[in-house]
Amino acid sequence: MIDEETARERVVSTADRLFYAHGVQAVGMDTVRTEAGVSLKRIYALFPSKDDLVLAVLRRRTHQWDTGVTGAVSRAGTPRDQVLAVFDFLAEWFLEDAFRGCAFINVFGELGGDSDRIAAAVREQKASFQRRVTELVHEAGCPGHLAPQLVLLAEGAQTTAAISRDPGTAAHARAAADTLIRHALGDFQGPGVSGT
Amino acid sequence: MIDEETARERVVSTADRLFYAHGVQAVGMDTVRTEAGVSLKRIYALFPSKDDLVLAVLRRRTHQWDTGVTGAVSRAGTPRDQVLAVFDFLAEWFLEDAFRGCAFINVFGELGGDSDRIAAAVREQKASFQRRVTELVHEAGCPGHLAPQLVLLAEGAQTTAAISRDPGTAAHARAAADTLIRHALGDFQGPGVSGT
DNA sequence: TAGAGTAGAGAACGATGGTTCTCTGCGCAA
DNA sequence: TTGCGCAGAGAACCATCGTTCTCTACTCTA
Repeated sequence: MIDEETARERVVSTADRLFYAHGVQAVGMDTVRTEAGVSLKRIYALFPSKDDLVLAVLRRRTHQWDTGVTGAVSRAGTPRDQVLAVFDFLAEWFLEDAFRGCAFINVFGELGGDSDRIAAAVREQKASFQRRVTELVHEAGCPGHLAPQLVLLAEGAQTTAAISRDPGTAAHARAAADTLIRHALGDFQGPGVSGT
Repeated sequence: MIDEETARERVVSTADRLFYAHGVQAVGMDTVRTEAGVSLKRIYALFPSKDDLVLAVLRRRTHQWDTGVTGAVSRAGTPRDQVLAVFDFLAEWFLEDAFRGCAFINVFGELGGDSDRIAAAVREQKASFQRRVTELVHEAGCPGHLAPQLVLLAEGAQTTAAISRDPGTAAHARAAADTLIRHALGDFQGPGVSGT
């Protein structure tokens, strides 16, 4: 018999893939069971209800998101590039075949109206991301009001890239972010001037 | 017996309200029937399937959105204010009790992965909005690359306002848009200078 | 080897989904 | 008045949902 942690990971990653691709309600627990290769009995021992499984999927996504952002930021040089690295991270993501927008936004739209737990989980992830951007913005010496503006660009890029299927969306977001950062830094010389 | 157009409008507006509040799959046709006061037989005579009803709802939303944007733009003065009027329109919308994000994004997340017709309808609405913004941007004398950037702000504002429940989100979007417009116009004097 | 405990496969269950059908009753032409 | 046709209400239908239960079979201990 497979290890409990292995079973858990298999169920959550399978559910993530299926829920993300088709929506939560379009995927039955039976399909999760078949594709994960873990019996329903076991699944329900690990997650008392489908809602709990959805929450576990969101937790996993939150962790992956945080890891991805951290990695992209750590690969960047100057504090300003670190802010822009968020958009580079998005650009890479948008190129993936399975990309279908922000899972949190999708789940919120589908279930957030009726499930307070899920709405709260989504809200917390978005708030956490905004805090992260606020930190990066401060480290780059930019005024705080820049952070929520950059967050809007990132959120808009995710939904627009998903719907339009245009991976160039990330470049628009990055360019807009760059403009806003320059402006916030008081660098009014316009594009073309190196900021380093 | 009630007029056919009246019945149709009752069904579509009821479905819109219910689908928007709870998600499409969470609302049964029986509920639509009860709340609209139109028999199932009649509903299925008007819309061959639930998918067709969803598409009718999206068409109605598209029309309402276009009307709302047109109204806000026509109330604005200068071409630059007309561009910003889009964000004023959003600000008003975000204040509504029933506001729960962009219905197109929500439906796309829930059903777009499996229904090509619905995905196409959402894509067309977003493309249409981008064309509209592109026109406004050109009339304001701004370079074309500004339009997709402003669209990202508008999209991001809708999802962020829905999830965070912070109506001030619109102000952030508007401020960012204002900065981007000033920058695009080559007005590098920073905020505080009247641009009329 | 015998027995206890447990995991897996999937049948079963009640609810609910989208969709269709039946039945009742009303309006209207001749 | 009589018969026809259509609208409405909601029962019926079949599939599928989330969830639970049963039964089989295997593993590990003494």
